[in-house]
Amino acid sequence: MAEQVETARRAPLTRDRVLRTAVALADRTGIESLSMRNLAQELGVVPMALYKHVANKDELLAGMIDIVVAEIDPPVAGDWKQAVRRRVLSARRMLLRHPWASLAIESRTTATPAVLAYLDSTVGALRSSGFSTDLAHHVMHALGSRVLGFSQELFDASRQAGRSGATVPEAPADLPPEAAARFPHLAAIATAASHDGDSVVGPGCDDQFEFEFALDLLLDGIDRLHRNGWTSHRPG
Amino acid sequence: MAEQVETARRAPLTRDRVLRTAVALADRTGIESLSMRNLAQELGVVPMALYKHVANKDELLAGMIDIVVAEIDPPVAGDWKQAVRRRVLSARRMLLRHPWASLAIESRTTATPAVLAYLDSTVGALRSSGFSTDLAHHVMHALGSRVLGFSQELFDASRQAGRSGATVPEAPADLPPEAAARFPHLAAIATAASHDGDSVVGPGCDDQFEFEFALDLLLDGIDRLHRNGWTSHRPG
DNA sequence: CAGGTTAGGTGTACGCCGTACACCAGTCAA
DNA sequence: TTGACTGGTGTACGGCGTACACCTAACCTG
Repeated sequence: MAEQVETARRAPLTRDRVLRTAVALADRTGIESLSMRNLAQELGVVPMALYKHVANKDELLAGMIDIVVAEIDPPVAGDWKQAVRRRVLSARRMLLRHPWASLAIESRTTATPAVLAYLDSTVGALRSSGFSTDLAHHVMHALGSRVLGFSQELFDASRQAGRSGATVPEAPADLPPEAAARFPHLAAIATAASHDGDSVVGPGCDDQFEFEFALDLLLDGIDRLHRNGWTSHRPG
Repeated sequence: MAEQVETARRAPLTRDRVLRTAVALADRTGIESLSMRNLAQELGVVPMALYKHVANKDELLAGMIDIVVAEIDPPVAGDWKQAVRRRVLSARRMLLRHPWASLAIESRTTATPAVLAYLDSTVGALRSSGFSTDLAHHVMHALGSRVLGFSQELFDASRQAGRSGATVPEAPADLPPEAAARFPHLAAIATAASHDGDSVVGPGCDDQFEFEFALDLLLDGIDRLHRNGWTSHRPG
């Protein structure tokens, strides 16, 4: 009867509940410590029970990706530049909420349906602004990882792969002293205060600023190509 | 005595031999099937023998990364743009030789010394062309993954994570039919021949072209900023 | 040459992992 | 009533990384 109580108490297992619990668990404890056994325990169930709802761990991961990619805001109507910009920034916010997602998406061998849908509607925004399929094609490549909001923060503490959610956003992210000596240019760049003339870049590295800087650099370049009626002209 | 022969036949184990064999094995069979046991067998040795030369698997991976990153051509003197361009393209060639490397580098929580050295000398090339540390900082972020030669080929057959070396470069990389119906924009973009006016983009997707397109887009934008004496001006 | 130290390869074992397979308790249609 | 179907269980297997104790051969020192 104790078993009956337990069984009655817990919500019934569904594919959706499995996936959402997996996302929450990965958010909390990192992707590398997400195991089928772990997830089963979180759900108060025996590991093999999960296999009645997902085929295997790879499909679990695909399902998790679909869930978080679906969190990205739908495209807005109007100016393609604004639309793409908002979209990419929304994707970025999603990735900050789910730090494991970028690596999970990157390491997949095949894109999931939700990822394809996201890419497709982004292309749609370009096309409806008069981009040729040709240019749109190249633009998607050019946006590259950024199209999904990655920022590839190379020496950023917050990138500690899949560490638990709360990161200290103002951490100066300095190099260790001996590395600073060996890599002076990096050290200069990583150093908090910029001593360059009238620069007003504050201490530390503002990820958001970096991200938008890079994004606008790309968008401006793309806009210029678009306005000039750019078309590809390969030697071959 | 048979053992003696065996022992005599095989070269002595060294850290370098372990790392290089690991790189070769990963090149051949993919990173996901590279295990300590596997590698040990390849070296004709018992798994635990490896631990006399590397502390653990993570350090093994770090060592492998250092080896392949060291294959990137050193920076050339002169024009920063040429220097960065050559460097990044050299990095890309390295990554094509070692398909597992991009993911391995990305998934690391801390950069390896060789990666830091690579980044540092790239920054050096910018600084010696008169870039402010401020602008150089942002440029490194903007180059983002591209600074290491990634191209993030989202629906490219060759990205089959860590599959064995020989990829068919001319594979059209089409979407499966039912996906093409659901994602028309993607389908249009992925479709071999571009029907856009005077576009001469041939069949399929030329990765190299895409990569250089994106790279030049960034470089041109950066050059414009540099020539205009750009400096950051954040609201905060 | 004797004896001790040490570097490097070995063997065993532990605790994780994903998951195949047989089982079993309900539920529900015929 | 019965028989199939759905979904949770229990056991077990082979693989993984690696801790730990061991052995052996080379080498230094007296």
